[in-house]
Amino acid sequence: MDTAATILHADLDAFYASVEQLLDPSLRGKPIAVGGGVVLAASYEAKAFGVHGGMTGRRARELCPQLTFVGGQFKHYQRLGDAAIKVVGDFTPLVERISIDEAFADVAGTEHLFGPPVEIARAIRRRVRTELGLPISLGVARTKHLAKIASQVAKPDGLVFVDPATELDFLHDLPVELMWGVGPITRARLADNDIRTIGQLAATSESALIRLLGPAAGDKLSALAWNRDPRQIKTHRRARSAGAQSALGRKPAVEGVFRPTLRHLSDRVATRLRAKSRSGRTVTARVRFSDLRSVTRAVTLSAPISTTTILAEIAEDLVRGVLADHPDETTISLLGISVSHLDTFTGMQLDLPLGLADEARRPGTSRGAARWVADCAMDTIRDRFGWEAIGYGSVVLGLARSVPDGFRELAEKDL
DNA sequence: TCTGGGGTCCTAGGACCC
DNA sequence: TCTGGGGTCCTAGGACCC
Repeated sequence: MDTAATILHADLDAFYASVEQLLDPSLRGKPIAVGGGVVLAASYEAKAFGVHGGMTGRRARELCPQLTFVGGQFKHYQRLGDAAIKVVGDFTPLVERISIDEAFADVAGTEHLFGPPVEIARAIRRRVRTELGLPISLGVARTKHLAKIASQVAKPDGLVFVDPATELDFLHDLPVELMWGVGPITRARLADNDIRTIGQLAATSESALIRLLGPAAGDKLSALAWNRDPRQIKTHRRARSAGAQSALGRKPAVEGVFRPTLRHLSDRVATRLRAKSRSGRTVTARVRFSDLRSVTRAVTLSAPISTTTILAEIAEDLVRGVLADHPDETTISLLGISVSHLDTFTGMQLDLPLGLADEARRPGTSRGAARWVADCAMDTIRDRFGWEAIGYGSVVLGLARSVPDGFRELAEKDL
């Protein structure tokens, strides 16, 4: 077994909020929230009042009346997130980026160049602070799981090194919810059985955990509590699905609402797929009703697709099916489309048979190949003149979007 | 009474095949 | 003819993560 602590976990602190405070010095030291209807990120000053991400703006204002909401300069988020990850990459090629503001790295093998892992972590923190002006926390440990927990413990703006000789001492007094994979439901289920710390989890038999949480989760948590974390750094992982969704507020469940919305969502998803020469066989549509219950319908095709109009028509059929099964639901609050079973394709040859098969299956749709060519032409025009330069009829008029496209792009994973 | 958006993985049941 | 086991694929729903 590898006994050296060479794994780093780097996590920018309250990232969006920190960027806003960096760009506008008058916001520094103040409780601020990025977002509007929903808090996307809160500064540490706001967190002190109990404000956190995912909370409604209204609830946040109740907790902290002097809270300042800021709009979100998402282009700067992307730029500064990339720059921070690049600093990590200056110390090792083995970087696994988790999100815009978070990455793992393995510095085994680069120590002779840059010194021991803790020195590298200090250097990363110093450079991100001086070159970018942002606070970042680092965890250094022998495994990814330990490094991730260490960076959480280090926050805000800190560094924690977990000595391989005392890992279990470090781990076992911590609450279970610091573990990767323990959310509110699992935490509550464990608490019902008087399991609140990772040590108590480790003292619970694996078979008991499996009974409590199922084979996969029980097995995984047992392994993590006993500090057996097999995960390796993965520098590049291909996406397994691509999707888009849109909250609608409270809209009537009628064609006039869901058709243009699904066109827009299909446009976003299919354009992304084509840009990376990918396509998928399974289409899933999600409908959320006004009471926030949500229902999904999926269909798996015999050939993968990436054509905007075909995706839109399939999604429309699925949504019609959902609404037909729920005749009492008259309003919807969200629509979503996801494409999975992703494949890599090299041109339109693979898409063509589907167009034909689809025509056979669905009278009234036609010209699968022509649609594909039209999509490609549109992609080219958008590359040159911008997304808004062209679009499908009802889509190009634009919909009221609760979240700007810039924000959406930040969350998109590389396909 | 204005609850976001983009993902991953797991489970359970049914269909189908050997 | 009946029974059983194992494997794979698909769908729907959940839990979790950032």
